[in-house]
Amino acid sequence: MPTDAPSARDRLLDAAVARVRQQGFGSTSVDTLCADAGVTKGAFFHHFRSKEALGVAAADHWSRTTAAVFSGGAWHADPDPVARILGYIDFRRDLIQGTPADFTCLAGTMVQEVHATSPAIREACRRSIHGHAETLEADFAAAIAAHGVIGTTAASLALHTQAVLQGGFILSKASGDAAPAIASIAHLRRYLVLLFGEGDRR
Amino acid sequence: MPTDAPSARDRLLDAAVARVRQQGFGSTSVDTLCADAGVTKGAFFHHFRSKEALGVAAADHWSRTTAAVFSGGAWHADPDPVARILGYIDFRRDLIQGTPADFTCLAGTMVQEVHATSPAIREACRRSIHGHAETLEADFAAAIAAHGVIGTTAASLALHTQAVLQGGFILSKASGDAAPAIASIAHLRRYLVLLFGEGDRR
DNA sequence: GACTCAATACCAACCGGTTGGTATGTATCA
DNA sequence: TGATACATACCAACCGGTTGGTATTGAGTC
Repeated sequence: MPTDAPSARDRLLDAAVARVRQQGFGSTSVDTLCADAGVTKGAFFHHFRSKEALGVAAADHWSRTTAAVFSGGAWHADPDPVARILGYIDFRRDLIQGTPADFTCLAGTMVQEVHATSPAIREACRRSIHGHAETLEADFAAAIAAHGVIGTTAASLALHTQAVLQGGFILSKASGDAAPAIASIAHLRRYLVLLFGEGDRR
Repeated sequence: MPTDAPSARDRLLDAAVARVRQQGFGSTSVDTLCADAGVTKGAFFHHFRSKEALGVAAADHWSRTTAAVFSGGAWHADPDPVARILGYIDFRRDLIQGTPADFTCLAGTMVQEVHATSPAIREACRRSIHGHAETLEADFAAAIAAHGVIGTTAASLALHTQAVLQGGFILSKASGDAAPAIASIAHLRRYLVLLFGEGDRR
């Protein structure tokens, strides 16, 4: 049996992801995290030098878990790069279910609070978001080349995709409803269809 | 001389806007706000029943000050609705200068943290964002009618505009640079040009 | 296979400082 | 005189972090 019960460190990381997504980093106390994970404060500071170090580790943990969610997607096999991009978009749309705390992004939430006060966490969040965006770049580059799109780059489009998702999450948090995020993804989809349809149409 | 020195209440509100934009709501203490505004804690709790009430008042204050920034814009006079929309977009782009704490949105920042824990602040932030979006609806409705756009609504486009802005702010906070927000606004602009150019092209 | 040793993982109790909030007093002004 | 606008002093709970200690593990040695 290789799969033991999760370690205290992993339980703390999972608790941090859940709590920060719900209440933010500043309003989440070390004591709360310890209670959630069923460990004492001594154990917390054994695994993490400080609350800030936990924040960095949580962002890295988030990067790994989200990468696992997207790496196996069926859309990757499509020979058409635009279809691959749209497949990714539709997958992201289908992921939006339940309450905002269930589908929003840890890195986007955390970086809002700490961007000016914790360079280490800010950088970990930047890595998480940019690292994910980079997995889309090859498909965007192929689509740009195939349809002769000018005036932008694959990197810029990949980042814009993340911006629309993050912005949709904020609107969903503001209304307490999944609908605004889904609606913004639909607009993003329409943009990409228009953009990559442009070359075909003339 | 009608313009007296700002009242303690207004100084607290201004301090709250500045601090929350920089560090978030949870990490901003009442003591810090009092020190910034040059008042004592007694004064704070004279004007606001609780920290949460200050959050609500700060969001409302933000709604009023931002409304004043946009209401006098020159683009409102353009007879073409698409030009009015693009004028607004370009104005938003030009507003993005300095550090992220200088150009990002109070409501978007605050609602990320409190959406699940403070219904009153969440609703005040929703009002701020939706209220601003509603000022764009008439122009979007006119543009949709003029160009025969189907498959969306003026309200949905106005909200998507805010989503792109909010998402761009997150990317800018993550990288500590204004560029990503500006780049996402450029993509939004291109989307709207494609969308409202569609009808003309056929 | 028993014995040592050092590292790892964890715990309960505690620390000084900060938190949001209150109770009470006072000066100003209609 | 009563309401408004503050200031001073204070509180219990909680904050991130430290302390000194123990239980468990695995590699090295004979």
